[in-house]
Order: sequence, then C-alpha cells, then structure tokens
Amino acid sequence: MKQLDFDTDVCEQLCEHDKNVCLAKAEMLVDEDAQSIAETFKILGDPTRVKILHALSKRELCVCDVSAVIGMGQSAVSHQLRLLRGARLVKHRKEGKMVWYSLDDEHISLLLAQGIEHVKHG
Amino acid sequence: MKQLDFDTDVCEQLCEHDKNVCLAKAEMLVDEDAQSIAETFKILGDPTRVKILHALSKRELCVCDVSAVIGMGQSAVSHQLRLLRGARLVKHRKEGKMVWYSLDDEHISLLLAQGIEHVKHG
DNA sequence: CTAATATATGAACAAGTGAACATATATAAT
DNA sequence: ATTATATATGTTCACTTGTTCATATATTAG
Repeated sequence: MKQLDFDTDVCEQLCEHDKNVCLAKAEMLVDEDAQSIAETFKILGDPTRVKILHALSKRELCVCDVSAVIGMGQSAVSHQLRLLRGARLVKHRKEGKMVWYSLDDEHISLLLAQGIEHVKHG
Repeated sequence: MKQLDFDTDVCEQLCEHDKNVCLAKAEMLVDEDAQSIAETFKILGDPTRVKILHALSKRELCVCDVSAVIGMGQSAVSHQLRLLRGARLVKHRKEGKMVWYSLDDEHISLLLAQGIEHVKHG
C-alpha cells in the first residue's frame, strides 16, 4: 500500500480511487463533531445505562426507585444518572429531597428504540 | 434509604413508591438484551468509527480508501471495520484483493443521523 | 515459482471506564 | 439543633479499549 499524505487536502496519489477518497474527504465529519457524536453513543453503550433509560422511557422515576428497579446501589445509579444528564439524555426535577428523572425528550426514546430494533434483528 | 431485597420479584418495601418500582421491574429489559443493545451503541461510541460510518453512509469504500479518508493507519482501520462488522453495522464485499465496505442497511444511517441530530441539538 | 499489493490478525501498552466504598450535601422531621 | 432520609461526589481498583508494530493471509502480476 502506498504511503499516504494526510496533511494535504489535495487529492494526489491516494491509493487507486482518487475520486472516492477526494469526495469522502471533503464530506468528512470534523474531529470535533465526530467526538461529540461518539460521546453520546458511548453513554448509550453501557448495559446499566440502557436499563435505566429503558425504565425511564416508561415512567418518571426517582433515584431510589431506579436503584431498586435495576438492582444496583444508589451511588452507582447516581453516577450513571450524572453521565446521562451530562449527555442530555435525561432531565431531572427536584421535589423535596427527592429527584425525579425522565428522558430528556422523545428523541431519546426513538434512539433507544432503534438500537433495540437493530439488535432484535433489523 | 432502606436496604432493598433485589433477589425477589415480589414488591415489598421498595423505597416509597412500590407501584412504580413494581411496574418498572416487570417491564425491565433482561440483562441479555440490555447487554446486546449496549454492545451496539458501544461500537457507535468511538470517534474513529463514527467517522468511518459517516464516510460509508455516503459511498462504498475499500479499506485503503477509508484509511486515506480518515487519516489513520490501515491496521487500525481494519481492526475497527472488524468491530463494525461484528455489530452488523457494516457489510463487506470482496473484489480481487480488495474489500469494499458499506453500511449494513439504511437503518444504520438513520441511527447515525439521529445521533448527529441529538448533538447538533435536538 | 517470486514479488508486490490489500487486508487481516496477534501482542502489547497507555488511556479510559464502571462499580464499590466512604463521605458530603441537602432537605425534612422531631 | 439533632436525626433521618435522598441524592451527589471523590477515590480507588480491576477491567476494557484503541492504537501501534509486527506479521500473517490472500490475491494478482511477472
């Protein structure tokens, strides 16, 4: 395989398929965007968080309840909810000493559903 | 917080909200499914793979071209394509000594698009 | 056959991650 | 104020992950 010059945007001798490579390069995601998108999927890419999101897609739950539902300690759940919040996948609502969590919007429910569909074979 | 009995499906003294917890538990994803779903998202959760998928969503590319497009070594790209293949996110087609990759189906394109939309704020 | 090219794979290592534990904060009840 | 409850956070550690380097396989050309 030829050694490629990644530093130039000009399409010179890129493997065999200059046109393809040139076009693809022009349309490529910038690092920043790829990073952000990956970040979102990464948060979705953990079984505990998938379970939490799935539970929240049905109804609003407080931390304590999530903990009970998925059978995991309060601390672990709180950590995970923080990550989910950071990725704007869930939102929270304070009520006295309790905090109620739910999905940030219906978008998230869709994303999750598509992931599920892909697995149950799509 | 009360100590919970995770070993029983019977709803006894689960925090304050027995009903919610009981329902949520009944509808919860089984570990196996949560694992599979997370696995898929986990594969989507890496900037390099996001870039690869995005490039492939536009046109079929061979390994060499992907390598050139995203500016990363052939070995690294090959490893990533293997993971993507394992998650049925891409498919491949052999032609002589070259292997052409493309998205496994339009579903994947949608999943990716939804992730992008969520980031560009949805 | 041998050489060259395209891709795949194995090993190793740095960097990142999730869970558990201890502890901190915040609110409510007495 | 003191105690109890609900949640959040900091730290630690075993484990995973992505890249690189070296090498293997496969296909084609000569």
